Amino acid sequence: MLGGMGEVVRPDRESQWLKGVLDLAVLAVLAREGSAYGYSLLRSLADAGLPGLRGGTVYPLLGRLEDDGLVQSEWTVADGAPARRYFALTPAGRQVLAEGRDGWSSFADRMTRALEV
Amino acid sequence: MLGGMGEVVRPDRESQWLKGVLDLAVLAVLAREGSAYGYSLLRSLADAGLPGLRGGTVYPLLGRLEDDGLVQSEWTVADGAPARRYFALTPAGRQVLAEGRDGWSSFADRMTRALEV
DNA sequence: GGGCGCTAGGTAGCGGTGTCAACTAGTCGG
DNA sequence: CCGACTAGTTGACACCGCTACCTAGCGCCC
Repeated sequence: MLGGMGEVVRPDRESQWLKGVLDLAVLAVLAREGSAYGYSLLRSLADAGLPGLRGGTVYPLLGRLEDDGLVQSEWTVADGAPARRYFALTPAGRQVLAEGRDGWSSFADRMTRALEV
Repeated sequence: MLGGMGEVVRPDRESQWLKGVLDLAVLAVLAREGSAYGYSLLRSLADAGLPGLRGGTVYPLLGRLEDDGLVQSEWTVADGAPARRYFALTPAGRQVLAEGRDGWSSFADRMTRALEV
């Protein structure tokens, strides 16, 4: 029964690093592409350097962004294709993206310096 | 009760950003200073660009680092001063710091690019 | 027809960790 | 004696990425 011991899981660092930045990355993709739907965001984010994301991560996130008024969504139905929900930035979303980008580069710089020996 | 509404809290982004990097920052301080105790780390981290941290954040973290074998601790008692627990890096801690630093700068660069419009 | 795989969206529960708040206890100055 | 500072500790809480699972429509190939 594998004593279990003090075993602790500690997920990948990068999963932790994504917290609080992934939403900005999604806003940035929407800023570049104008609009996108959940499944296409998975590909765009992978292209942007964030591979391996799954629906279970992105769909709840899009819901939160909509709750916060940072994106708007619209269902589209077309023949020969599954229904898609397209998302687009709101003005508030654009502002949060701009502020978040500044905050991130500031934090990333401070952190990189803090890690130097 | 308490109307509650749809109110959602969304803490400061920087709190989220700290998750997953703060442990590396602590290891970096220990690498620079040789050894330190919890309360002094609060000052060192503030000097290093991470102000506003509290005991409730740092002490549990130090416990986890010790559980993971990345630091060692030793209690010291001296006349005229409260008991202090000094922490120092282990070889494993030094290695985790080195790997984490590389991983961080890679991630930070990728993320900064992903946020560009 | 029947099975497979892709697209597209969604939910439930888990786990790690920073935050806040509160607590103990020792030292020193007035 | 009383406050302020140092030093460490604990518990409840919120957030959010992760895994795992589910539905449904479409095209393809045997």
